[in-house]
Amino acid sequence: MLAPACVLPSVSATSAPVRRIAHLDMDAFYASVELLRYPQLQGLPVVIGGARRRDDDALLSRHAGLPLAEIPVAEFPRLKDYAGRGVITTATYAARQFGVGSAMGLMKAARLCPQAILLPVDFEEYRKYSRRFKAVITEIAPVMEDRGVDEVYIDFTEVPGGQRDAGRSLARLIQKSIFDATGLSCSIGVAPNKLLAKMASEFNKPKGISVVLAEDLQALIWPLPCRKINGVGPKAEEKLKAQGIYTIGELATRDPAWLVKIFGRSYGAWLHEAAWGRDNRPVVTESEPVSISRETTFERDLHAVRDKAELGAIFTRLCERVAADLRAKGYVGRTIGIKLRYDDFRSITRDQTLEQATADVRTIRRAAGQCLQRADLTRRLRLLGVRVGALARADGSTPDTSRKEIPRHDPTALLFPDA
DNA sequence: TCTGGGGTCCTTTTCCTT
DNA sequence: TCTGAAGGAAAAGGACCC
Repeated sequence: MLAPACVLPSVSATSAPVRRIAHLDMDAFYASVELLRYPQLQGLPVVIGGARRRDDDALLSRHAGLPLAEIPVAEFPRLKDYAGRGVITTATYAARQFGVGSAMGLMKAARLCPQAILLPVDFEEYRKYSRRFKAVITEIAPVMEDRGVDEVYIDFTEVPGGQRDAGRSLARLIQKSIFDATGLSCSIGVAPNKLLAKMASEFNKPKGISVVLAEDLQALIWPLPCRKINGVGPKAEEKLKAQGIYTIGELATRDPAWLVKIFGRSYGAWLHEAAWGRDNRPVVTESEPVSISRETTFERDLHAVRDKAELGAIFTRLCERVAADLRAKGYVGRTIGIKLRYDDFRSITRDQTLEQATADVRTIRRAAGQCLQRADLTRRLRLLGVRVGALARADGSTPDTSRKEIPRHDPTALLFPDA
């Protein structure tokens, strides 16, 4: 039963709608996509990662013709049989119980859980699902910011129904639509800005919907550790701890001038704003890449002189891949650079800016080769990378920044057919 | 015992020009 | 010719994120 508008003067036609920003995070994205393909692995410890690629997966060739869902569990490769470099990209909950998790070396993981099934990373497949769930979202709420393969921000503010139940209704609709279209679940946080929405989306995983209002700052945000702020990493966390600051609430009580002194003008001021839940960044629907790069870690450490031929072939291959990426995406770049990682894990970069932007393999290879000559090549190398920056559109065009059309009908009405 | 691959953004250093 | 300040661009490194 709706109250007449005349007794609700604050909701007049002239008052701006409350800013409602959603952060959507797919639940265990890579693992969930793999389980759609291999449902027989449900509940088993599965680890995704390693250097192997899908196309040389012996498992698939051996079972060519057999539906993937019918490949016997016993046939899947195990962590204990893996030899070589690499890290875990993600692990299922069943695998995490053994103490293995993202970013752990595979050799260490094999000791903790030798029987875990090891699947290679299949970015092509994840990107396919990524495009699908994002298409579902923009059908409903067009102002969406891409934040990588499994995450987006969505501006609910102007979407009809976006204000209903503080955004919960629209969040529920999006969740259901994504599940219906892909079989995948996600978590959504709705808040007055991106900073708080990102934190809110983690409150209720998986399949969660959380709303954080401006007045919830003290109760819901301040008790959290500073590390929960998107932008506070391990280094900043350590530095904060060293100052006796553990929670966001403790951070909020510190004098901004003091924070600036300790953390620098930009980062110190930002930390203070973040602790008070303030963030006015818009949801950005279009963006241009700044650089395109390719890098690879070798099977074994290589020496510039003793492994010259092998290194040269890898180097050329990297340049070719970067050039192909540039062409495929329609960009040229002026700044050519290389990245080296030595056997002691130290990394260095060298770069050089050309007169003319290019996407030509030979030009890239020549400039990158000159960069290489400026680096110390007496140590053994574990990684080599090639990068092209200062990008411009190859055809000289400027990006389309036209505003997204907001639908006029209320999509949440689907959830409330009687409303 | 190890520690991937793509990115962005910021700070500091270096180099060049005036 | 040397010295120094100032400012900008390019180069290098590092933190952070997914």
